[in-house]
Amino acid sequence: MNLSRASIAELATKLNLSPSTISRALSGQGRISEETRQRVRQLAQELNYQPNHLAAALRKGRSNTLGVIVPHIDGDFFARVLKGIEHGATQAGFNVMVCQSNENAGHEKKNLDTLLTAQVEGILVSLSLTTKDVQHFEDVRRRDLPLVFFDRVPELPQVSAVVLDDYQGAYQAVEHLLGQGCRRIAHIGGPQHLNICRNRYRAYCDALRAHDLPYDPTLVHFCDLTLPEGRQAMETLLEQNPQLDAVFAANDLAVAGAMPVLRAAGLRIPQDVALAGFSNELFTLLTEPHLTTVDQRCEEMGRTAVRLLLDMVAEQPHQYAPRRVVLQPELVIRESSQQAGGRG
Amino acid sequence: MNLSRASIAELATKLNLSPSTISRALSGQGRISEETRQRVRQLAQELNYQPNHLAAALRKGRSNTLGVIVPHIDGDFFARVLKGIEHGATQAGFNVMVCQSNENAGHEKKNLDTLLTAQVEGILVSLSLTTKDVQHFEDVRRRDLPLVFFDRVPELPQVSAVVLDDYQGAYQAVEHLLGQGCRRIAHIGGPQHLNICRNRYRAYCDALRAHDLPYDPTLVHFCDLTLPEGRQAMETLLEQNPQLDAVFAANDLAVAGAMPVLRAAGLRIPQDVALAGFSNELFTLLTEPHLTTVDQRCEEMGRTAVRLLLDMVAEQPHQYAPRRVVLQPELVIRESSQQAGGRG
DNA sequence: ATTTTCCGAGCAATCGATTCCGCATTTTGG
DNA sequence: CCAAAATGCGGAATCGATTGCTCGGAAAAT
Repeated sequence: MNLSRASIAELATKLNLSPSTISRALSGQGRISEETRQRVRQLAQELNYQPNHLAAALRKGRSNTLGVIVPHIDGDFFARVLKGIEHGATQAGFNVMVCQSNENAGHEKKNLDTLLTAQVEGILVSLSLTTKDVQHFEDVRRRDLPLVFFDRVPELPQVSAVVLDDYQGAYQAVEHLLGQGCRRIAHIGGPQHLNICRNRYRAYCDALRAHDLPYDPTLVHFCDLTLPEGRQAMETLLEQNPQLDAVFAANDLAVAGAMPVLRAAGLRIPQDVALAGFSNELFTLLTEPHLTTVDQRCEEMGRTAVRLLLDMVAEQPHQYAPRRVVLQPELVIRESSQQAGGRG
Repeated sequence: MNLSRASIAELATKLNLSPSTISRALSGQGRISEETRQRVRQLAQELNYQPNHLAAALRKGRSNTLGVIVPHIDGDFFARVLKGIEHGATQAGFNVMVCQSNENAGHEKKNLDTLLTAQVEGILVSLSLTTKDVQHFEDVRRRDLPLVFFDRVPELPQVSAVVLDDYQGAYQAVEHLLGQGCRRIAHIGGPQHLNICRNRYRAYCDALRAHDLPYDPTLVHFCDLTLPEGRQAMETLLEQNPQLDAVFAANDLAVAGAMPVLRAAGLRIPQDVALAGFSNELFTLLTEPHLTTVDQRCEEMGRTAVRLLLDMVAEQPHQYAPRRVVLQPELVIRESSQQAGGRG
C-alpha cells in the first residue's frame, strides 16, 4: 500500500532485525539462518521491495551498467549490433546506456563524459566518421576502464576491438561474380580514408589479379555510397565502359542506386549485368531481383563485443591484454548475381 | 596522473577546504566567494575531476535517467523514435536506458523491474504485441513514477500517451488515390485486434463511403503485413477482382510484397494500378517506382513523448493529469500513385 | 564604539545498501 | 564436561555528493 518504495531499513524495523541481516538474507551472502532468510524474503515480496540500485552501486563501486557510443541508432546496421549488445548485456545482468554521436567527434566526447560520470563499468564504441583524434579515449584507458571498439575502430594496436573481415567478404563476393562467368566487373567504392572501404577495394583488386584479369580504371569509381551517388556512379561507369558485365559495390545502398540506371539502359539484371553489394541490409530482399550481398554478422558483432568487454570487466586488476576479434562475413547469394548458364 | 578518479574529498584536502565548500563551488549553489570558486574549479579541471553520478543521484533522490521499453530496436520505426527520445533526453540532461521486450510480455515485465531498480525518474513504453494485461504498469503508477506510452498504447483513458492519428493518415492516402481517378481501390489490412490497423481500415471504408463508392469485399484482404503475406494478399486480390485500379496497404512492407505480383500480371505501376503504403520506411525510396506512403513522424513522436515525460517529472507532487497527444501524420506522395492524366 | 547583518566556510547528517568486526549462543570435539 | 569452533545476528563504518545548521569574523548600521 505504501506509495514510496520500501527500503532495507523499513524491512528491518518491521521484522525487528538489523539492516545488515536483511541485506544478507536478500543477497544470500554471509551467515544467516534459513528461517530468517525465508521470513525476510517473504516480507520483501509482500512489500514489493525493490533494492536501490544506486545505493548498492555506490557502495560496491560497481554500477552494473555498460555504456555504448554509436554514430547513430537508426539504419539497419547499428540497430542490429545494438540488439546483440543489449541481449548479451542483459543476460549477464548488466544494463546498457546508449549514446549517439551523430557522426560528430564533439558529441562523441560529450557522450564519453556522460558515460564516465554515470560510472559505467565498461564502454563500447564505434567511432564517428569525423573522429580523427582518439585522444579522449586515452582518459578511459588511464582510468583503467574496460574499453572495446567495434566496427569503426581506431588504427591502434593496443586497443581491444571487434571488426569484420571486410577483405574476405569482398573477396568472396568478387570470386562469386567471377564464378558466374563475369569478366568485366566494375567496382563502386567508398571513401578510401575508411579502412573498411579500402579493404573492400583491395579485395576487389586482388581477386581480379588472382584470375589474371587486368585492372581497368574505367571500371572503378569512388563515391560516398549514398543512393544518389550510387546512381551517378553507375551512370559514369556505364559511360566509361558500356561492356561491363557485373558490379560489386562497397555497400547495398549504392547498388540500389545503380539498379534503375542499368534498367534504364536496357540491361537486364542479372543476365546482362550481375550485381553484388555489401551489408545485407533488410531492403536487399525488397528489390527485384533480390540482392546478392555480404552479411556483416551484426548481432554477432554486438554479442562478441559485449563478451569481450565483460571479460575485461571481470578481470580483477584490469591487467588484460588488448584483444582483437575478426568476424568472418558470410556471402549471401541471391538472384541479382545468378547468371545460371551465363551468357558466354 | 592519478589513475583512479578524483573525489570531492580529494579536492578538499588538496585545497585545505571542506567537502561542502567544494560541492558548493562546483555546483554554484549556496554562498561561496568568487575566489574560492575559481580555485576549486581550476583544480577540478587539472585533476580531471568527474562527479560521481551515483552518489549525487542517491543523495538527491534523482537519477537523471529515463527508461525506455520498446518491442525491438531494429527496424526503422522504433530506431527512429528512439533517436528522437535520445535527442530530447540528452538536451534536458537526462540519460536513457533502453530495453527491448522482444514482443514478449514476460520480458517487458522484467524490463520494467530493471528500470525500477535502476531508479529511473520516468519510463517510456511501447507495448509488446503479446501484452494483454497491463497490470504490471499499475505498480509504476502507484509508485507515482511518471509513465508515458507511445505508439502502442493500452486502451485506458487515465494514462499519458503519444499516438499517431492513423485514421487521418489512412484517410488522406485513400483520398489521394481517389483524387487520381481510382475507383476500385483495394485494401491490404493488418490484424484487426490492433487498433492502429483497425483505424486504417476504418478510414479506408469511410473515405470510400464519402465518395459514394460501395464497399466491395473482394477488394479487401487482411493478413500479417509481412513481405510474403503481402505478396499472397495481392495474388488473392487480383484473382478476386482483376479490375482493381489501386491498392492501399496498411504498411509499406505489404506493398513491397505486392509490387512484383502486379508486375508479373503485366500491370504497370502506377498507370494501371496506383499504390500507397503506410509508415514511410526508408526502403520506400528504393523501390521502382518510389512508394507513396504515410509518414509517421517517428522522431517527433520520440521528442514529444520525452517532453511529456519530462514535464511530468518536473511537476513536484506528481499530481499531473494524464495527457494524450495525437500526432498528425503526413502523406508523402511519390511516383507509385501518380496517374498524371489518369487513364479515363 | 557597539550592535546587527551578512558572508564564507566547516560540521555533520543523510541517501540505501553493503561489509568488516565483534559479541553472544549453540554446536562440536576431545 | 570443558575448550574450541561454528553460527546467527547487530553495530557501525563506508561509498561520494549534498545540504541544513552553525559559527567566527568582517562589513554595515546605529
